Amino acid sequence: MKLLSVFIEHAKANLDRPFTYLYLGKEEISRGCRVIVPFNHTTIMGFVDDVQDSSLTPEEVAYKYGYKINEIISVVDNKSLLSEELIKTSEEVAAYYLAPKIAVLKAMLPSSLKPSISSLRGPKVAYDTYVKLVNEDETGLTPKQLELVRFLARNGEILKKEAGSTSILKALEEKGRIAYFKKERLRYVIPNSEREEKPRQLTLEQEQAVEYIVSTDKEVTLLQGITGSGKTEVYLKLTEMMLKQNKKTLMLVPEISLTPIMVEYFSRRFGNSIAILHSGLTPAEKYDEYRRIARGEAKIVVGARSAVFAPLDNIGLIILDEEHVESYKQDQTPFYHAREVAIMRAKHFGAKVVLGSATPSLETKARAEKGVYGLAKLTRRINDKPLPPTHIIDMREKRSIDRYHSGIFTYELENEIKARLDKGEQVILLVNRRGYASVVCADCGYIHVCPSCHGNLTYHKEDDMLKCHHCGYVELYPQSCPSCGSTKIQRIGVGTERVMKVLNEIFPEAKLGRLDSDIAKARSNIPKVLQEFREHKYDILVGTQMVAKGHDFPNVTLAGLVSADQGLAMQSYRSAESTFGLIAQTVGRSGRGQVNGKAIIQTFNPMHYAIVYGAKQDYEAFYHKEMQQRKLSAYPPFYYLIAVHFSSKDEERAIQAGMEMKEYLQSVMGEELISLGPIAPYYSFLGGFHKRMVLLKSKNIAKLKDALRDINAFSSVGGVDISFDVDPLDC
DNA sequence: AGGGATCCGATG
DNA sequence: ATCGGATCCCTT
Repeated sequence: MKLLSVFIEHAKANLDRPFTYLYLGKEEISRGCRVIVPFNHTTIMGFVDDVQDSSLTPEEVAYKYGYKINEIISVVDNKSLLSEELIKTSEEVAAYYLAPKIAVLKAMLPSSLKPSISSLRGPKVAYDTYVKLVNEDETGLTPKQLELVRFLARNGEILKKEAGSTSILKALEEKGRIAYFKKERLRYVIPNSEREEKPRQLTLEQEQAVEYIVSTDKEVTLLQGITGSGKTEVYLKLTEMMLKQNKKTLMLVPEISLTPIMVEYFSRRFGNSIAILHSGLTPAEKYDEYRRIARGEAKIVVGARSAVFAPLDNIGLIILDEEHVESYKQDQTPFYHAREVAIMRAKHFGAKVVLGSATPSLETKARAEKGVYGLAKLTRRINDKPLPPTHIIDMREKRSIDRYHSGIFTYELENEIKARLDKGEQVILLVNRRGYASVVCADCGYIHVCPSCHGNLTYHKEDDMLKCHHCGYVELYPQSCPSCGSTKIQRIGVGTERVMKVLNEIFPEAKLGRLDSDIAKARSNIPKVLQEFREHKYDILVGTQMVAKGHDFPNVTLAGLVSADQGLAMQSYRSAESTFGLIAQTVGRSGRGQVNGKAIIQTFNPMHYAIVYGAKQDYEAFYHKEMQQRKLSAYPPFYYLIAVHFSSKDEERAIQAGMEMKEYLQSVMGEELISLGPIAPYYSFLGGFHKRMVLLKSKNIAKLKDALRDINAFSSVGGVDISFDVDPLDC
């Protein structure tokens, strides 16, 4: 007979401890296997943490424990899903991020292997269900249904899972407006690109960077290289050196859409010993890739955030490309950052970590400056092309604004666009917001807000609706103000749709393309639009930040940021940093080909240091200035932050729970703690739950975490869910 | 007293 | 997270 220590599937702090079960069966079982167990009158999944042989009878065990121990119902896996190293990683992540162990395990494993009872439905068949419109009649529909009908009318067939809520689909199907059909799933296959005959010759700087990284005794190195300086070539060289030592490489990119291009670089150099791992794969693909890596068949893994948990053994090198990008941080429990997990795993193997960026996060740069990390720099662009000159245009200067066209553009930007169009060159315009504009009542100033989450609504012209960008609420464009009844509704602010409309008025002959998350809702549109732009089917591409990332369009000679101010207005300690980064990226999109480029930044804050240094591409100056600001305002990297989220159906309780925790922590930490709140976050009411947040700042992070682990000491208010965001980025 | 809604505590 | 028993409240 065996005694099992089991973590059960509910990720709740008060259940985050092993429960003991009996196992009387004969099958193999070990730490890391999943089991089905009875739990409080239900049947759920558990994850075995420990197995102990026992010579006692069940009766003797019950006597010893003082209560009856239940027997498990069945064994799901008879081999551990995770290596000892990954189990250790899960424990370290749970401890660092104050997260339930089971929540970390769920984040680590592909959906078909997750420790939750729903994972047993298993890998899905290789077919996708699509939806198409069969009747465009718009009468008798709810706003949500109408939104989908209009989306289908614009996009044709889309995947059912991209269409959103099943209840809306069901209603439309019953009304005979849509129909389903199945198509075989296209599996992503690594393109069989031609192998490179021999690796490229490294530049002297690249050579020195490689030499430094392999010879330094620092585990982590910041590879700070300006755009176009050839960081990828350094990654490839290091990987090659690892392969020679029979060690494996984990290559992380900030988002899924960047994996194919990185995979191509690696497969051209190293052939087919590459695996891909990210949440965009189908469950079956992900399962296959996961097992393939676990069997040791892949020497290189390329993927997004969750790939940091790839079941690779014998890792010699972990690379995070564009390490400053926020998407490396998971935005829900366990709130992990791939960079910190990478460092934990590297320690287990004695591996190297390389953090690549042109504009490193302040935290990383500060550690490199302090000597905690090593630092290697690439200061020259490969073809020695200068970065494009950048103009900041002061939008406060009324005379320079073209007010006949909604006041979105300055004459200078318009003239620059015209010059490119005349020469047959291309333009990228970045706009920070999708949709058309915000709407305000011209008479009483009423702002249309979302009834379900209290956020502001945005007007979307293409389906003539108001939408909430946060929770997905939609309503028909109002005929009159709900507050005063006025029919005069004013549109203020600038979204991608409005920029399109105004461009069309000014340059009626220009071909325009748009890429934002409305277009990208049908995922296949992303590569389509990018490809069409590359083929010069559009002269101007208007987009949100998603077009600023890493794409290479040689014919683009002008990049414009329509308004640099939106980011600065964000209520976040990182708003200057992200604005600087956005400008740097904008500038980097221009002049990548033969012809030199130019970048234009329109702003109402032309003197702000993030904008001034961003335009000059002076990262070091920005870094020093921003470090002073962070020091003054007690933010990272000078203080550690933990954001504590309270969620309750009862607003009062969420506030009370926050107050109670705050008082308790102040009594424990005294002077060592600064606490803010409980404050109502920007979206304070979501899905029927009221949210409050308390921000904790301290230099004594160990003491603070210890205090927070003792959750019973400060959570007497019932009906409140508490979660911790360690090292938050968005507050 | 009876039925439904809500709260609370325990889960091996 | 989820269940079941205890408690509360309103109607009869």
